[in-house]
Amino acid sequence: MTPILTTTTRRSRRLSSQVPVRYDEEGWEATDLLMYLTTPVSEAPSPAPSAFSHSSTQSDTPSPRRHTPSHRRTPEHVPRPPNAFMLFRSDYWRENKDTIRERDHREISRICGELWRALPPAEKQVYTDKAISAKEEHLVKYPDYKFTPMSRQKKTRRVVSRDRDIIEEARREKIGMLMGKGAEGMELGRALEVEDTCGNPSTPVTERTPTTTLIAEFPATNELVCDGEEDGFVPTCDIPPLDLNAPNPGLYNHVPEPPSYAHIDPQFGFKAHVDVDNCFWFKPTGEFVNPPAGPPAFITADHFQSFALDGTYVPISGLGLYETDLVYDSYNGA
DNA sequence: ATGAATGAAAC
DNA sequence: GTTTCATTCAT
Repeated sequence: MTPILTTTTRRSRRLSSQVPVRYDEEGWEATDLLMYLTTPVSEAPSPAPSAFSHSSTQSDTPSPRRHTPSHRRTPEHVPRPPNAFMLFRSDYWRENKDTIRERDHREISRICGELWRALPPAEKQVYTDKAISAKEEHLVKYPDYKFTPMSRQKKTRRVVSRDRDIIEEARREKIGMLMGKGAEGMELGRALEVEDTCGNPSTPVTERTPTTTLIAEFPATNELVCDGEEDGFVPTCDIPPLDLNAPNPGLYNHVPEPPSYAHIDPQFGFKAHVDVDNCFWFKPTGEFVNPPAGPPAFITADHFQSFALDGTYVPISGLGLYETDLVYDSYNGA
């Protein structure tokens, strides 16, 4: 495969044996650093750590989320709760980054691995407990969360793959949320009926030229694939009806009357039937925008693209909510 | 197998 | 501009 040749030309510097410290319970950075002065050096078998008093936390906690991997950069992506080691590693970095010379995080990871294995059980337990707490809080905060890893293939599949994956992931998350809410309505059920998409064996997805129109591509992957072996992927035909009367989760809980339905067109992509009288969209700034007056009409992929370029959101029932993801973040930017 | 964090280095 | 790396652990 890829002749990766050891990229290991870079190398380590040295270990600074040190120890742990802390982390914000949610797994987010806590800004507290005490010390642990790490002598940048060597082989000191750092004995016992322990000093992490709790302070973590709230120093104002600015925005917690940072450095989101691009392939998971979706508006409502929920990260996994950190495990004990991750908490340990984060603390280690937090406490030592200013004093150690090592900058290569692969090496940092190696060091942490060693330290971790050498860590006294009692200290380990501290992190284990923190991880448990983080997990519990995570559960409270995201009751419907389900870890749904993406296959590597999907992540690296060429062509607009990345974007599609983001979209797909967002979709899965969204659906997961909706399902968790016990969807009921039927509008979306109808909306999502994909006629033959699920019976349609192979759709030449890759045939499409990477026009970069994400939106146009979106349905091709999400709706037409329908392959059962996709971990976490919920075939469209299996998606239960959406409760349109229930408050929409996340950003759109204030969407009034969910408009009409969405329709997946194998050839042209996403089409949504929008009742302009009951629909509106708003910009990231929060500014509301009234839709152009007129009778209910189809909004096609092209339109969505326009919206996207315009940086506007288009709430349209269940799929519309999902569709908004397309407009979000990196999409409208570049 | 993936992704939780991290950011330099490699594509 | 995006992915890989290196680690442990939970899913």
